[in-house]
Amino acid sequence: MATTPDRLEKVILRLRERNCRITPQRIAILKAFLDSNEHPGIEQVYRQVQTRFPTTSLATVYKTVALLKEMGEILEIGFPDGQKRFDGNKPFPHPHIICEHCGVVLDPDTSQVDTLIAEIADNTGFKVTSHQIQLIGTCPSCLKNPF
Amino acid sequence: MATTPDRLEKVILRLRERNCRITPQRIAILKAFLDSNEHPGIEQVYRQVQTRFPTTSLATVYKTVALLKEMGEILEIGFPDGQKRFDGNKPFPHPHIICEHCGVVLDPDTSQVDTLIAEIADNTGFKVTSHQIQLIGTCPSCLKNPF
DNA sequence: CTTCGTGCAAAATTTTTGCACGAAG
DNA sequence: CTTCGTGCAAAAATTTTGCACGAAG
Repeated sequence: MATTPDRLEKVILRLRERNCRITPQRIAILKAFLDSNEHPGIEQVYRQVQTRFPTTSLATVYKTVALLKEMGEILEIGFPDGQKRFDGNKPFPHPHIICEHCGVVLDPDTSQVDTLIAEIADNTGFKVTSHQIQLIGTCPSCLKNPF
Repeated sequence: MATTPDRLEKVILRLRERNCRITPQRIAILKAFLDSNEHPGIEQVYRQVQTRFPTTSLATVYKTVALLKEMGEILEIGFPDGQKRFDGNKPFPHPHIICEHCGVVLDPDTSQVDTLIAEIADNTGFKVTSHQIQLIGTCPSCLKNPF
């Protein structure tokens, strides 16, 4: 599992506070996000949810994703190739590094993002509220086993 | 004009080297990219080109954009809200800062991108070949005149 | 019992493709 | 003259919407 069980409970609580109904579909979709470190896309979540609830419709996935995104419980990640994927485990801006060969996505640790933002804010006069940082390259494993 | 006239000539030369035909549509689409600092999207380029060549089709714009992208003469920028836009003036990875109120996009100067990449490469063992960095916030002008 | 969320189908977008004609070289 | 690129229309892919029924509370 990618998250503490806690996280699921907390989101359910927030749904309740909003007077949103707790349906099996919503739970399943939410779990699909929380249990995956693969930064899945809509289609991928849909297929995952369908294994347990075969009648779930794509429309419901879209609607639930919109809801969770609006609540800030999942973060949309625009991949450089145009794919739209989501991060349900760290739903706040953070850098990603993507292997262009095998597709793996990591959330690297770094102390430099704040420095970068501070410098750009300083140079432009912008107040920066959010960001999106994607690095593309080759992962260590693909470096060792070239295709 | 956003670029030196030079740039247009150079791209045309590269098209020729590839044995691609130099058509008025291609020139018009290319100019639309080179003459704009607004990081336009497909639809915006289409509308721009249509003012001079009303019969130009959207399919041609898509095809030409694919060609120029493949040649590395324009760079696709995935905006955080999912928009796909392009930069024809600096077709290499560089950071953008976007005002979420008025939509203005700047290419800020910074010396910190290399530092950030170096640290992440170091921490993950990836070889980094490209990147995409978008900062979102409020521009100085919108800070002064809140909506 | 009273909404709200779902599933379905239709619609609206967005992007891609096939093909015949006209243009570039 | 010989491709190649264009425009058109159709197709495919993606996302949104309207609505009636069933489920949550």
